[in-house]
Amino acid sequence: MENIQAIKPTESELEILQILWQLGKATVRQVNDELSKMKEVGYTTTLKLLQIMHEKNIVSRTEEGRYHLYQALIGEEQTQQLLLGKFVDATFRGSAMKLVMQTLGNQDVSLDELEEIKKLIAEKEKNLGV
Amino acid sequence: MENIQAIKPTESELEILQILWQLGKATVRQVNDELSKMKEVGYTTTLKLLQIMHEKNIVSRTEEGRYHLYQALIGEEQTQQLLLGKFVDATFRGSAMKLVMQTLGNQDVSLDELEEIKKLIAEKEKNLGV
DNA sequence: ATTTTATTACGAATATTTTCGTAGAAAAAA
DNA sequence: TTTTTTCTACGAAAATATTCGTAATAAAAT
Repeated sequence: MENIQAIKPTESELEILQILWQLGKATVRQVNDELSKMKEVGYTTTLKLLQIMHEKNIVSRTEEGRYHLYQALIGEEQTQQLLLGKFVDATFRGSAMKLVMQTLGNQDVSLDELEEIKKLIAEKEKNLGV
Repeated sequence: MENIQAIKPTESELEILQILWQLGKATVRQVNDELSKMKEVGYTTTLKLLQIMHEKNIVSRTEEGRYHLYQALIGEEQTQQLLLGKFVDATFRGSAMKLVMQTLGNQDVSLDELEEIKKLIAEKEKNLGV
């Protein structure tokens, strides 16, 4: 049985998760360097956040000599799914459809991407038995 | 020129906005009654939030005899658009496509809705010149 | 060997958001 | 008229999230 994290990461935690999902295992220094590309942030701030996330069991920590290596314990898609559900509820009163329409209507989506979406829809329709 | 609210409403503020978007003008009492259907919340808590939102210019307030009537000053779609953009950035690293795929893949969407999406895609493709 | 640098731990200051208690005024009820 | 109820204003407590300073320690550099 897998350990589903039902708790919602905070914004700062999510930023760090994004980095960890890309780097895999990483030291505080590495995470902080990445974070610094986006915003001004002190080293100990990043350290503290990783420590908190470790306490919350959002990331694992292994000692590698002098360093600590942190790694995300919750999956990217799983987390996106969780946040997506909450976002749809809070912002679109639960209507996933409304969200998709708004996204397609206003955000940038390329032709290739539209093709992919069409494929996915065809797939869904087949399953729904059209 | 319209007054675009670039500030992001907090979660509680969004809950109240949802209610105001549905009710139009409403008293604190009405908002609080609606809110109470979803969660335990004290009257003065709702009042305070509306006052804060009024200060922030998120809602308007008109005195109607003894009561105050509050009304959303920012549009529902405009706000959804704003939050959607931030959400896509934070959760899907800016990929609106990824968000749409995940939504279609996992959330409940009916056949009729899929048809609507197909129409919207066809529309988009025409505009992109296919 | 000594100094400088880099690391973790941790408490605490700040900032933000949410909740509520109390007071005062006005209206409604008794 | 008096009491009770229903408002708003407002300060401040509580809860949550973010940031950072300082200390201790270990490694690296000189």
